[in-house]
Amino acid sequence: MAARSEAKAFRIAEGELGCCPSVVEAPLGENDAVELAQVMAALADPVRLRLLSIVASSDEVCSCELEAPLGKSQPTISHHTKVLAAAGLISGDKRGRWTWWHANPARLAAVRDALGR
Amino acid sequence: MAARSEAKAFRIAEGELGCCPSVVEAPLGENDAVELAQVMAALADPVRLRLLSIVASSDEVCSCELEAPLGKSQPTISHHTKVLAAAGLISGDKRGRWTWWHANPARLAAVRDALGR
DNA sequence: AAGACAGATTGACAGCCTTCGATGTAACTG
DNA sequence: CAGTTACATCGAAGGCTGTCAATCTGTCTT
Repeated sequence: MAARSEAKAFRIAEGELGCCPSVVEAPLGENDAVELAQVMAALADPVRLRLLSIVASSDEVCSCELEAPLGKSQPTISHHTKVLAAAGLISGDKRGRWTWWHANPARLAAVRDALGR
Repeated sequence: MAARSEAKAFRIAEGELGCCPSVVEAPLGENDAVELAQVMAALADPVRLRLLSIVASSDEVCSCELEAPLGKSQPTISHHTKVLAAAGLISGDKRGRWTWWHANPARLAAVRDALGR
């Protein structure tokens, strides 16, 4: 099940959102819609949006620096970073005891492009 | 409850997503995050994404023209149009027996801007 | 090696969301 | 007026999601 979960995460993160006409140009195919919806779902939570904005605003943020500003428990933060990473929006760099997170601007740009021009 | 639902829908649709720094510029405030997440949630479903793309691709679409291409029942289509309308992404024009839907490009642009430049 | 520490995982619970059948409500048609 | 049509609403079922306490894994320090 861990394998399937990771495989799914891989697929989401590797999907090329920019490969297709944007939402406003032509009716979306079913597969493209599912893929885009998965990334949108990652962005459809207030805690994750704030987490992403914190990470995107600085170069690198470690998980321990997220707990306080977001007001959530450590397992919850871990869960959300995992979801955002699975969507390809952030990436984690494990150095020693800490995991350093940084944003993936290209991915966010791909979402924007998929949404309209 | 209908009143509250409509009040909420109004608030979502009227929220000015473009009023604040984008996600990548500065940490998002809690209220802004909740508001943006609500719009994202409307976009986080494959059926709604396809529905939006169909509506956005043509000038006007009536509800009865959505059932077939989306492969969903009439109550389901009605539910999804309601969600997208509450998020301000589409608007419905009731003429006679038909409801004609059209996209709201400005709202989609606001989402794009909130997501990054 | 022992203890402390960062963070991932598990399990459980509550709430929400998608979906559809059944029903309600207008509006047009004959 | 009776019937039909387009759409909204209700209620229920099933699945998914966010949250945290408890636990496990790996790393650093002493």
